[in-house]
Amino acid sequence: MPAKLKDALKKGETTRLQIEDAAIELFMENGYHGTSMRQIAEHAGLALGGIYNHFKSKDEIFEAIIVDKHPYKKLLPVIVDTEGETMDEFLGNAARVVIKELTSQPYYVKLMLIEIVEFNGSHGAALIKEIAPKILPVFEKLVKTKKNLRIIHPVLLMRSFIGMVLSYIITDMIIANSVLNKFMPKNALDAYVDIYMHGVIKEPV
Amino acid sequence: MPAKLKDALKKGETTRLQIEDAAIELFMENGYHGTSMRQIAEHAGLALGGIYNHFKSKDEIFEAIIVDKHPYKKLLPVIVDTEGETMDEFLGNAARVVIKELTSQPYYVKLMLIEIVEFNGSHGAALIKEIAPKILPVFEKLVKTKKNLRIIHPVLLMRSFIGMVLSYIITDMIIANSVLNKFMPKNALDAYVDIYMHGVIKEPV
DNA sequence: CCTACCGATCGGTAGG
DNA sequence: CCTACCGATCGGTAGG
Repeated sequence: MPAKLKDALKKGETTRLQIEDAAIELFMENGYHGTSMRQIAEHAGLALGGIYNHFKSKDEIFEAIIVDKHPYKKLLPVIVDTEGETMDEFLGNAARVVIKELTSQPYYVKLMLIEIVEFNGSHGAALIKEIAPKILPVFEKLVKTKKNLRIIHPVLLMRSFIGMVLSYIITDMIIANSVLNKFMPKNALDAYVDIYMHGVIKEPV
Repeated sequence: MPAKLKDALKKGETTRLQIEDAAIELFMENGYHGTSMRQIAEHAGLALGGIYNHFKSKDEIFEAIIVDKHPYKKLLPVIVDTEGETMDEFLGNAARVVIKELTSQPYYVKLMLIEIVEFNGSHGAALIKEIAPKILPVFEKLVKTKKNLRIIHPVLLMRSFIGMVLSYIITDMIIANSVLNKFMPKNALDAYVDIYMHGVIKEPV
């Protein structure tokens, strides 16, 4: 492959990623319908027409982001590598790692909420079909190897785990700029995980 | 007051509510920016210009809905009246009642998500300031009168309760139209509440 | 990849 | 409460 063509491909990829990143930033701020193609073009540093060399439509940008930027690729290895001698330690550490990651990079949770709010979850079904088979085994393994679990239904265990993470992040979004923030204890994350752990794990007797 | 004027006021109120209901339905389907004033007018059964006799702007419709339709007025009395001899029974029943109500009438949860997605929570702070003082006492009373609570921080207890309800409803929205729905046990609600209860309440010894 | 343009639709208003 | 209209902006495209 001649160097010229190679560079052109590279540049095309770079521009495509710049468009995606600009779109993420704007979608997070104003939602999907609240963001215009002209805004995306401006933030990505090119003219409106230039976007259409990389994406057929606005909707295609959103779909590409949903697929390309899904956090499970980043999170799954981290969860598997989570340390912890006992079951309690492992699950607790995994929960804290996931929450910290998604709190510091909340774009994907917001994109998921945009999906629900503005697309009625129309992309969601296909996404779950692709991702669930990769996450579910983690919880199936948990159920099999750990003896002190109160919840032994893998799908339910997965749902409750994801739900707990979402509930922390979403209530955090709601509270962040309100008076309640002052009254929230500093160790809210630990307390939150603690509630979940006691809910899922049998008390040592 | 003459009957004529009285009827006019009544009619004005009716139209206003028709506009609000039409807007809720459309906001739920397409979000705020995805809904046009013309769509709202059509669904409410009047001309575009007619809306502006009742609301100054599109934004004012959304604000009015957020305030007028808030479910805490409906939910708070129900929670207070919830039966249950033991602490466990009371909290469990309250959770089930709230979840069932919000699942059958999910418009407010969706409006809340629209708030987060499309307004960055700009109306949220004022709303919390108004509502928190009315909900928080319920949890403060719980902490004071019940001895077997593991979580004795009222704000945290409230956050975890609301978070648990939200997490059930949002994961339900996500799963509803996917393959996962088939693998979800029928008693998911009870199991969900059970996890929370064991997380919050001390085991009887 | 940009310039210049398309028809459609947007939120909102004047006047009656 | 409706009709008719405003300027602005929308997603997208043709042509180079």
